[in-house]
Amino acid sequence: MNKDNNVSTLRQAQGAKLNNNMEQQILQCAEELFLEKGFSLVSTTDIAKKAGCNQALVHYYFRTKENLFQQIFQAKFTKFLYIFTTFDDSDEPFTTRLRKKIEAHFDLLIENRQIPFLIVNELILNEERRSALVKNIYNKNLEIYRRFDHELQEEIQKGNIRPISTLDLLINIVSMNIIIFFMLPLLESQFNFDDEEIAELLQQRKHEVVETIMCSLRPKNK
Amino acid sequence: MNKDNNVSTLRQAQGAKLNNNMEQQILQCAEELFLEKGFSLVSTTDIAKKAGCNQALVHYYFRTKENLFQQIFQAKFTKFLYIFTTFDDSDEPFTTRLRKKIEAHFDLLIENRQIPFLIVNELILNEERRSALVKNIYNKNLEIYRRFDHELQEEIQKGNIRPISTLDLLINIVSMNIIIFFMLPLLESQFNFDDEEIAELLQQRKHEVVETIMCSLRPKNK
DNA sequence: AATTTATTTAATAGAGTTATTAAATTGGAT
DNA sequence: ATCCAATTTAATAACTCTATTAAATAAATT
Repeated sequence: MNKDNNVSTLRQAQGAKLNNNMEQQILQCAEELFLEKGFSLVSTTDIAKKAGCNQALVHYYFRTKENLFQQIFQAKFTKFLYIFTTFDDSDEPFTTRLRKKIEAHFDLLIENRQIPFLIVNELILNEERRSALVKNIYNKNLEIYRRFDHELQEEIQKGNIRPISTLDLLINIVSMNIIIFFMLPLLESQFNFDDEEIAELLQQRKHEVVETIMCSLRPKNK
Repeated sequence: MNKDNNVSTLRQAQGAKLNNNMEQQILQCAEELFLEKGFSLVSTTDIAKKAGCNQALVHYYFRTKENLFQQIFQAKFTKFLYIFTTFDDSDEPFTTRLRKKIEAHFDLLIENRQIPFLIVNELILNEERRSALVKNIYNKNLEIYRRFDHELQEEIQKGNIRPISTLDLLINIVSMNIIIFFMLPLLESQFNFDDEEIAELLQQRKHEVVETIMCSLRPKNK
């Protein structure tokens, strides 16, 4: 299996894509693998194999595996947070905008289903990565958090919404949005749901999360 | 560091516990490490070092690392599911019992904070482990699920509870209960919360989850 | 065409991994 | 005291992994 007669043909066959930029190819393959298995279960050999190049080339472009991973992780994490670091200041009512925010976050997860795994695996399990990112994010988005906080507490004062801390509400949204993506592998492999069924199920789930959150925010006095 | 003069003294010092059952010692150390880092980031050498014995001894007792892990995982997972596989048929009203169920599940997580990580890491990422367990559990607990389902839908019919699918409700509960445990490492290391603060925060969070679920179940017609 | 630069590979050092084996040690039972 | 079985260790085979290096090939520039 080592001494294949024509290696470059093999490479082209796998690399495919008419994309002769091997650096991009490696980055993309690495992304897929890291998202699927996490940092430590993917070797640079795996990445090279998938990209259709020699293992040394991965190190040539990115020097270390850690380097390569960082690039990918940073990008994904920024994406994940984007929705929480934006503020819709249109003049629609608060609850409408909140509903949209929840849906937008869920839609983002639909498009990037492996993000929750990546975050749990690498951000939460890895102290070093954590430290680096959290400070960064904390400072950048404090302002937006405060605006949201302010608005929410105002609505509560007006009696439009049941009293709840801003943090608890955000945690509730994230948790309920995220959880179904942890369950997807289970549903796919164990109950043999196909892509269409999954898509349908995700839409239902999105609706249910919005419903649950909205219902949970109704003020208590009937 | 290899040629320590008196190895057995060293071993006793570390093994401590007056527990001369090294097999138990290994199991316990392995559990702590696996829960903390997951299967692939723990080597049998790590386990041996922590238990204070030779690496070969780990294999002597458990033959393979996989074996050792399985034992631990099975036990933890059963524990995690226990609360979802029991049915309280006291004559208290449904909502009271539901509230208790949520709290009991949360309390179990408090006592086993690393379980959510273990499950995400090993059950969801590992196809083989998944298959083995899911069938087992599915068959065993179908009956209990049905009883819960029946009761819930009855309450909905009576108009005591907003319409919701049983599965969605269970997913909501699990997700909101679990999420804070994913966030704990962040809170501990990044915001320097101490044990007492964490304990307090967990109690608050438990209360908030119950509140959110209960509020979300109120029927819509005021 | 010749020369430089960028890309890619083969080979390998060096560290770490699991698992096995044979030998050493320990603590009873005889 | 001796023997025996259980426990524990040292040594090591047989991997896999990351990273580096020197050499080969392809592409671009002069």
